[in-house]
Amino acid sequence: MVTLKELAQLAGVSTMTVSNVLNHRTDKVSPATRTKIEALVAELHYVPNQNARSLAGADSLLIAVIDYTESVEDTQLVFSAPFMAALISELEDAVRAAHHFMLVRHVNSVEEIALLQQNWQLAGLVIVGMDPAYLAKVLASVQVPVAFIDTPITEATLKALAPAQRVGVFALDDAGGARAAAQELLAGGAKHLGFLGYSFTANGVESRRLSGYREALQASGEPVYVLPAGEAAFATVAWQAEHHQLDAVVTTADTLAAQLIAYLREHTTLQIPQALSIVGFDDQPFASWMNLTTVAQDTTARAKAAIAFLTASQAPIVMTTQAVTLIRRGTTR
Amino acid sequence: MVTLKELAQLAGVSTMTVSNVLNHRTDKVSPATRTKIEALVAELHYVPNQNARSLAGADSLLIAVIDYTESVEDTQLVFSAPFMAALISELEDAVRAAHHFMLVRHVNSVEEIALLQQNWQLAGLVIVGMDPAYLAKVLASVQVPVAFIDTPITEATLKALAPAQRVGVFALDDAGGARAAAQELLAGGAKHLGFLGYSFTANGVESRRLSGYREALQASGEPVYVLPAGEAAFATVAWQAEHHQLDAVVTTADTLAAQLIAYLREHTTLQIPQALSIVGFDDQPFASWMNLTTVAQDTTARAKAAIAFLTASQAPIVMTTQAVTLIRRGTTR
DNA sequence: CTGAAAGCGCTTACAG
DNA sequence: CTGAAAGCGCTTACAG
Repeated sequence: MVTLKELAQLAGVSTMTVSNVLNHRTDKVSPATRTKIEALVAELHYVPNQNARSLAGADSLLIAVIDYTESVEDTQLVFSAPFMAALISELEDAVRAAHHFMLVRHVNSVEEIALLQQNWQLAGLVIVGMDPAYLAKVLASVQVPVAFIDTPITEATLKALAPAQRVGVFALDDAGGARAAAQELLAGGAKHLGFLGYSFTANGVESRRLSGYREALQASGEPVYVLPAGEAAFATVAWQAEHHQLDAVVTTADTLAAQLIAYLREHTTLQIPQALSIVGFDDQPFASWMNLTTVAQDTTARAKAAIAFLTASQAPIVMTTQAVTLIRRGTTR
Repeated sequence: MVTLKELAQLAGVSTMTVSNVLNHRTDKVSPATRTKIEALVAELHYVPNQNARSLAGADSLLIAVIDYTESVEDTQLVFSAPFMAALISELEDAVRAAHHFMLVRHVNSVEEIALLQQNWQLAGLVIVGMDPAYLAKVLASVQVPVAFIDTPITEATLKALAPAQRVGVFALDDAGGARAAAQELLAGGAKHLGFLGYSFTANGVESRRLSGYREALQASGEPVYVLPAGEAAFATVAWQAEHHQLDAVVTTADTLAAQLIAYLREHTTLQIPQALSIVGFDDQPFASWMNLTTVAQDTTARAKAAIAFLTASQAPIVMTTQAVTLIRRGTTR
């Protein structure tokens, strides 16, 4: 393993000149010495030691992607949830394109985030799905730029909590997506709508989708049903659909819609969409395989925006709310 | 950010004593100074700088998980493929449990692997889905322990190529899985079987599954059909099924089976499993939602074994072939 | 059981 | 355009 020092000796220059070449500070090195060193780098397959770089105070190239879930049941396998998996993949792509490296970590306390940051002198953090309740604590304990994905935060809150910090909020038009889903169902003739989510924490992503759903129903004067998903939720849906009290359901995730479909297939003879229309959220690959009507989001764009904020942007604060698209398939009338 | 040096000054001891306490070298420190330092660590929230640790020569705590795919079409989003996503999630769990950290990287050349290793002085590598053709080159350019997942390698090959290297091979009983799938179809009365895979590289995972499929068919005297998946494969399957030349298909992945089902639903009136039985591979969550008969594997166990090899084991070589289980659902007779 | 010293491989003001 | 020197925060033989 050849070092920068050896490179300098072989080239007959100081280590700092080599460092300048490696870091593309072309204004500080003559073209001649530069080409000489570059040839040497290629010939000897010099690879910089990132640990030494970080320690010496250079900009870190490490970005940590953090999935923050506190509930015990969610502790395992957070990265295999289809949305999270798609996001990780897109983030990795963007991080690599930006010549950075990506650490992936599941975390269930703010302390662990602070620890990770200090352990590795991170260049930045991407925090996914964190409950906004932890925001103040996170901002207080983190000194590097943070990109939040799926944590709804207002600019006012941000400025009040941490006016000097670099924070990016990459949100989705959650309300708009659920609103479009409900409107589509109403337009298809649905009379009794229900809404299904995993858990509705204050101001969380699912609550925002619920509010969009409610907006659509109030506008049309329809009754509002909310069936929080859980042990008995699928059975409730089935019973109500069988008794003509429910003929359409908006869900907060394709996974939830898919599980409902599987439940109905196994336990009832209800036909989809004739007896019950179902809309998912996310447009995962399996949604198309299952012919599921759903709300699509552009994960690629969000991942790119988050990484660009951390690696290329100078803006102190970036607030983004991405649009969504309804995809009509076979589970709606 | 408090440093080890400051800790030493406050405790009135040398930095080396603090280092010994932090690294649990209890035999080298008196209980009294140890408790004093530990109290200080807790009080001041000392967090070690991993970059400095690695640079100074301590065991690195960084493990890189690498997805190696060369084909251009696979370049993007490799980590969102359901199997890969599940694996990443399980690996992260195991890495965290072992008090290590995980770097995730998509790579399409051996050079990039070597680079990554030198960049970060890795503790070890997990390489997923690499074509065995690159084995020699990888072993020659990597100096740390490597765990291969889904790269079939024999112990003889390993000893011939790199007798002194620590290498773990965590394979699956691919042939057995496809054999069980084919036998299940034959037992269900299928007369004309087909086999569907993405691409059959020499000695790759899919080729191994194909060989197991062939074993089952030869044993029963049935004809062997192989339909390499691609643009026209689904149409071929449909046409043959409609003309009673095919009544059952074994696939190399749930994703492939799901896409076939979607194709048939859209373009034909063929009933599954009456007109055509289909078996997947992997038992992803959506397989159960789609009621897909499939071959299940224990990803948790494989991930744990791979990380244990890299972080806890002393064995120079570990060879594992994990058993699989057929899961009967609604897409087979 | 404890310490002084050297060193890991880089970068960064500071001079010239 | 170039260099000598100090330092980042740790660990590791080597002494005692």
